[in-house]
This record gives sequence, C-alpha cells and structure tokens, in this order.
Amino acid sequence: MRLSRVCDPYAEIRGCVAAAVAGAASELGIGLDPKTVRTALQEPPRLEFGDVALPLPRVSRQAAERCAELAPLVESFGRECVERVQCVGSYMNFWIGSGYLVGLLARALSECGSSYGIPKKDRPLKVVVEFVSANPIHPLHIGSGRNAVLGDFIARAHELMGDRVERRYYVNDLGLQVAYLVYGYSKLGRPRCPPHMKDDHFLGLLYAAVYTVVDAAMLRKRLETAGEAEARELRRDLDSLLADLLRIGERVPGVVDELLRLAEASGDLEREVREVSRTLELGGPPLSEVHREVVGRVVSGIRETLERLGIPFDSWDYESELVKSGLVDEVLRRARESEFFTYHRGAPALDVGKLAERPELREALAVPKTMEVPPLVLARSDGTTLYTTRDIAYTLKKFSESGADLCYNVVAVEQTLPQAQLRLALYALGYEREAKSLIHYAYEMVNVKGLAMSGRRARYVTVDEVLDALVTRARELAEERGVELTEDAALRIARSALKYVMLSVSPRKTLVFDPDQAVGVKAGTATYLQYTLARANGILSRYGRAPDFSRAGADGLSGRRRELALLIARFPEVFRKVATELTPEDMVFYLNRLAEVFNPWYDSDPVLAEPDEPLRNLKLMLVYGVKTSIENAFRLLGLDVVERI
RNA sequence: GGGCCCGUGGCCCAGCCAGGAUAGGGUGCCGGCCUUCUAAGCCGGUGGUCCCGGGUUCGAAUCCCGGCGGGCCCGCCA
Repeated sequence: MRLSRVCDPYAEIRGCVAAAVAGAASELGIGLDPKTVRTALQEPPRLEFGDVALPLPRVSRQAAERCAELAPLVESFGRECVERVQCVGSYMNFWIGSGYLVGLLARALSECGSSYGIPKKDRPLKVVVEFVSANPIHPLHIGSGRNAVLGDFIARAHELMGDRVERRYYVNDLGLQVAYLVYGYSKLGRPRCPPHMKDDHFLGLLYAAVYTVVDAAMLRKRLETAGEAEARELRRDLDSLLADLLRIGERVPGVVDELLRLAEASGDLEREVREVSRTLELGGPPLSEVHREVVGRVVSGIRETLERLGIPFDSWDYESELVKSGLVDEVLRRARESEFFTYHRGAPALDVGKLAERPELREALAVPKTMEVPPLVLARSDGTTLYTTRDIAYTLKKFSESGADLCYNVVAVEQTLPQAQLRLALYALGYEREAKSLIHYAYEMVNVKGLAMSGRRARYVTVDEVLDALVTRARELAEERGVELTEDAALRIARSALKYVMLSVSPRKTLVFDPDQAVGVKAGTATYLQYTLARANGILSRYGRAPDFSRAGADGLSGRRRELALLIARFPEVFRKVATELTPEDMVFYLNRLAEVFNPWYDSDPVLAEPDEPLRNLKLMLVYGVKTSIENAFRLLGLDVVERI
C-alpha cells in the first residue's frame, strides 16, 4: 500500500528529522539507524517542548549521553526542515521550520485535495465483510447496532483504500429460534401488525411471547415434582416470566392470551416447536410458505433500520437456501474423508483439537496459544446439522462466489471458540488459504444501563427506538437555537451520534450504553465534530473561491496555528493506522484533538477579517486542512456531514 | 477447574503491543464570555494510591510473576 510521499507530510518530517539525527550521530562516531529514529519520534506533551520529540535512550544510550554535542550538528544536518534543536532531560526536541511545514502542507493539500490522507493500495484485494447477520426473529437491538457500525467501518476502510468490497448479511432462518416464531405466527393465523408498529418489532414480541409461554409451561411442569427449596426458586423464576409476559401482552394485546390457550390445549408446546424446526431444515412444503413470509417480514424491518443507519448491503444470504443447495451435505461428505474425522460421543465430528496441537498452525490461524479446542461436532444424532457446520459451507460460498482474498466475520467475542474451530475445520478439510484469510473481527457486547437484556424475553433496546429518541432530541436542541433542521439533517445527526458511541470505544471493551447520554450532544460526541466541520465549511463557503495555498505565508505560524498545522500534517498517518489496524477509536481520538484545537482558534483568530494577505491565506489553508481531514475521517467512520447545525 | 478479555479523578474513555517529560480527553460540579467567520462553542476552576503486592530497568500506567475484582467462553444452542 502506498500513499505518495507528497500526500503524507508527517512522513516527510519524520524522514528529514531522522536523517539529520542519524547523520549528526555518525559525525560523532555513533551508529544510528534512521528507521529506528523515525519510529521513535513522537509528539511532545506540551508546546514548550517543540514540535517533534525524540526520547534518546530509546534509540541509543550513547546519543543520550552526548545530546549537547549532537544538537548543533543536527541543526546543521537538518537545515532543510529543522529550525532549532534542544536537549531537555533525556529528550531531544525539534522545532520544525515554519516555511518547510507550510510548504509541505500547501503541496499536500493542493495535490491530494479531497483524497488527502487516504492511501491507495498498489494491488487492490477482493474483500468480503459479513456482518450484522442478526437472526430474523426480532428487530435489531443495540448490540447488533455495534456490529453494524463496526462492519460498515471495516468495509469503508477497505473501500477507501481501493479494495473491492462485498457486504453480506447471513440470514439464519433455520434452527430452533426461527421455529418458535414460525410456530407462533402460523398458529395465530399469520397476524397483522398493530398500527404504528414495525413488523420486526411486532414479530419480535410474538417470538418472545412464544418462548416465554413455553418456558413458563416447562417451569410449571417441573414445579409439580420439585422439592420445597427448588420449588421456591422455580416460583421466583416463574414470577419473573409472568411479569415479562404481562409486559409483552400489554404491547401486543391478544397474542399472549391466545398462546396460553394453545399451550393448555397442546400439553407439550415445546415438542411441537421442535417438530417445526425439523420440518424447516427438511424444507417441507406445508410450512415453507409461512416460513418465508414471516422471515421476510422481519428481514424487511431490519433492512429498513439499516437503511436509516445508512449502512448498505450487497447480498442477503439465506441459510435455508444454503442447505437446499447441497453445499452443507458436501461439507459433511468431505469431512468424513478427512483424517481428522472422528465420532464425539457418537456424533460425527472433526478433531480440530488435534490440529491445534501444532503451534505454527495456531499462529497462522490466529488461534490463541493456550486456548483449549474441543472437537467440532458436525451433526446431531438425528442427522440435522449444527450451526458451525453450516458456517463452514457458508464461508466456502463467500470465498468462491466473491473470489475473495480476504473475508471478515464481524462476530461477538463470545464466539471466539467456534470461530477458531471454524478456521481449523476449514484447514482440516483442505481449505488452507480460506482458513488463513478468514478474520474474526471480535467485539464485546453492549449492556444497557438498568436492563438485563434478553431476546427471548423481549428485553432489549432497539436501534429504532434509540434513533427515534436521538432525532427528537436533535430537533429540540435545534429549535431552542432557532435553527431549522430538515428531516434528513436530524437523522444524520441522530445516526452519527449513535455510531460515534460505538466507534469511540475499543471493540474489545464492553460498552455500557446509556440512552440519556447518547442523546446528549456535547463535546465528545459526533455532533461536536459535525458542528466543528460546519464552522470550517462556513468560512470556506463565505470566502467563495478556492484558497491559493501557494500564497500562504509562513510568518504567522505559531501557537494554535502551528498546533493545527502539525495535527493536519499528521492526519494521513492516523488514517493509515486506523484503516489498516481497524481501530476506529484512534480516529475518534484524533478528531477530538483536532476539534479541540480548531474551536478555540476559531473563537480567537478571525480568518476572513485578516488584513494581511499571506497570513489570511495561511489561515485559509489551515481551515481547509481541518475540513478535509474531518471529512475524510467521516468517510472512514461512516459519520455524516451536516451543512447547517 | 481451565482459557480469553477488562480494571486509569464521582461517571465514561485514550495511552499499554514497540517502557521515557508534570498520566491526556470527555462528562459532572462551580464561575465567566454572544453588536465580530454558527455559543451544539470558548475561557477559568474543581477532581487521580493508573486495582493490590512483588520483580526487571537508569526509568514502569506500559514488560514479567503472584493476587483481587468484573465480563465472556469451555453444548448433539447460535
């Protein structure tokens, strides 16, 4: 991957400073690798320590001891870029020449323009990102929201760098969970959704109602034979179930009563649901139409939510069709021929644990060194397959259909083991390349303050309701300030606020979602950044023409202006790191820094009213640099630009 | 029992992989700034045994060992 040197001013600075240091050191007979110096260069914590700092002991003990001798030599070796060198403690601090810095920025911004900071790969890849893939049994909740936002970010990162990306959603329309929904839906005569409720929300409640009714029936049965201590516990669980049922019943009147009647009549609802599940996997005709219909209704609700988020997909892959295609059977066939095939307690399995004994393979397949890997059971005794088996087939489909070089599975961290088993299984079946090119992008769960989440009990916060709340709040705030927000602008503010929360915290950290806080629009939110961008854009559009960077003067480059220039210069480096290491939180951090320097400057140092022309041009260049950096960061993160805010 | 992840002002987070300056932000709370490019902003104040104990090092929030606390995983569930 390459970013032309011109478009990465900070790389230029690093190179020049490092060469000067290495050159000076060799004068004193100290051997220094410029590359080591390059990477050791860092941003000083305070302005008084200059623009760039080098912790000397990190690169050479000798150099650290002879800093005072080194400094003047560095100044002369680095005349092109360094204005002043100072030794403080164990640090060597550099002041970058203003003319040099302004020249670098002017060239970078004029030559790279709107693609400033975005690296392009020499050889673009074909990349598949599978994400969200929430089961079609309820609306997207806040946890799937995190998945959606992160997956979208990964796709965007690759797209911007020139890769061809396919975004795929795996619709898991088989299995017990869907059977619960299909059962309820068909028994209740394919009910319509109440007015003012989305299909997926309604069906999510129906699903939870069936599940809860079944669980309640099972509890009652156990209660009949339970001892006293156990009975007390069961009764408490039952009370909680009934409370959930009551809550669900209030939102979808009639549904719960009807299900309770059915449960009474049937005697064993759970067995009936299992029967439905089996029929579904076999693809029997009597249910297939109802099945298709109800899944379709939930999926279209989910699609609507994703559209509101501005997160597109290229394909929707149905698990039932995967099974129908015979690919899953093919995987099973192939597994039986594998040397790792075994029986685990009577069920056909792959002994992927044996494969995992090879340390170099663990390394290559990113299986944690000490993780215990049990055999992967492929099918139940009744012959029906298990999820991971079908996932093997799906993975092969993704690779072959898309001709993918790289495939991401954006999947919660709790599935680390099955994801590792999946890679090992692929390897065991002879798909070495696929196994090595499958990346599990893991993220931690989202907890909601004051709510024990559960899909089976319809206890969740949905993406839709969060968006609604955010839209309302954005409107209120705008109204207070007399700004008129279009519907589109309100949505852009709302969904960006939600995405920001998801992107600002490292994916490996559990996120505690506080609805009240996300709705706030203070500093440290997407809205603050959108506002900052709107201010920058305001200046540029009022100026009315393209700023001429070549006429930017270097004289006034001090204080905040200097800080801004250095930050803008660093943007390409940050972009590359974030896009390749896929750490969105680093970009959020950078953006906050940028805004935090820009806003005070904006308040105190008028741009358009500046009478001195070279200085005005310098200021305009800084504004343009801020605008471009924020815009390209937004493109990477999937945040929206709002014109008027 | 074993494995993985997390622990940083009242609350949330960055820094840890590649150890270096007085540990950065945000939020909260207190006070101030709109006749000047958008006040969803800015300025000032308040607030920290970097979970604890050892070790390595000239130097540890960062690396190593041992604890403690929280989360997740160890299914013929997904």
